Amino acid sequence: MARRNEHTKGELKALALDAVLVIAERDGPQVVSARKVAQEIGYAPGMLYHLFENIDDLILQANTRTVSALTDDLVRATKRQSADKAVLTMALRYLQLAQKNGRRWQLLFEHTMRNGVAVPSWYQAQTAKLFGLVEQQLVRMCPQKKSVEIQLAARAVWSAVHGVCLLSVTGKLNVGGAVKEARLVESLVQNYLHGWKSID
Amino acid sequence: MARRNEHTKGELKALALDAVLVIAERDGPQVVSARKVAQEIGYAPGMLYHLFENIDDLILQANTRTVSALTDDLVRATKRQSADKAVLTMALRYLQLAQKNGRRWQLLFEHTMRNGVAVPSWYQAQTAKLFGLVEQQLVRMCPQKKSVEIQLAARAVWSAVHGVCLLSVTGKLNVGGAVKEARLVESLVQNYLHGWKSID
DNA sequence: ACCTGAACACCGTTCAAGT
DNA sequence: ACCTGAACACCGTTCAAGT
Repeated sequence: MARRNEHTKGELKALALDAVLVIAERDGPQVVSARKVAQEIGYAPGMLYHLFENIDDLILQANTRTVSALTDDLVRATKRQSADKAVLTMALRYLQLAQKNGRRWQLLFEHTMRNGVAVPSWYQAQTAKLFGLVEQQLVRMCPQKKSVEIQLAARAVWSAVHGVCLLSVTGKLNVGGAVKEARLVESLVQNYLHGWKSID
Repeated sequence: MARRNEHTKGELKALALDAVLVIAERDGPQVVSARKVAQEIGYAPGMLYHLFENIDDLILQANTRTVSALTDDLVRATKRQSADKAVLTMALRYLQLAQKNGRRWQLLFEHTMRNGVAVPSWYQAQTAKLFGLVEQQLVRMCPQKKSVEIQLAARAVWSAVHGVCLLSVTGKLNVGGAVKEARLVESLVQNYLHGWKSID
């Protein structure tokens, strides 16, 4: 068997990553597995282990696409906005994208490393970019604040928004009719920033 | 074979739930499985399906213990505190417990329903109690606010704190040295409430 | 009635062996 | 060099059959 050489290594990687997202969106994130991905692209399961370290690596690389698309979207959406408006826009768009492409974000939110291995640094770096976007706006908003305070506030506000998005997408936020997720995000961002700006 | 009758159904359930938490803490949350739990208590795997609907039911019931212990702790810890103080105390103790019993909370945070089934309502009710505790304090703090606003603020502040706890326990919050999780929680609660109280 | 253990349909991962 | 497919060690879940 073998020696098909229909695709380069890079093409195969791209095919596999596409397949991960297709399966997640079509059949649900729980269905994504090495065997299913291999089947989807018409290869043997073992082949994937020449391209990826393991199933976590494969899923993490697929999730990077999702985060990367979010980052690009946020940058585009906040062009020429005031700092205050930009932070709110980012938060709301995060929620919007998460709710719209629910299953793709479920794959991201619900994924956990097997054996409790730590998330690799290249992945952390990707998510750190998101913090960076928020920090940029907070600096514009309060140039006098110390760098440590900017970092803290960016992480606080983003963790908060992340909390709402995660609970929303994974269906754990028992919002009873009247309470809409978007209103939670608005309330969080606006009240937090209002309080934050008013101290020293 | 069978007919051991060493334990009542209730005792067996308790043994199984203990085993879930023991395995999670001793070997890591990823190691918890129906087969491992059965082995831990010296029974055949199939037996568990006479006590629990499926593996999700088993883990969810074990996680209920964790949430329940949290709820009790929060009630105790906030006796005779002012409303402002109480909300902060609850948030910080949530973080504290989550960080202290890391693996037990990982089991809670990292668990997702197989096949994407919805979380059962009895479990939602348990977590709703937590919102309730926050709501109680917010009512004390601002008796003039409408019930909808209380509910919204309670969910906002708790989702935010949850976001920090989750990112902390699952190791996804890349806090670079200077930024401590407790400071994030403090900043979130205090600034949010400060802003929230100042509107209408 | 209570529990077993074998069976079924899945996993992730490895690796000798084919082309 | 590239890829296979069988194998290994796991899963969750079911259910006829033993006591």
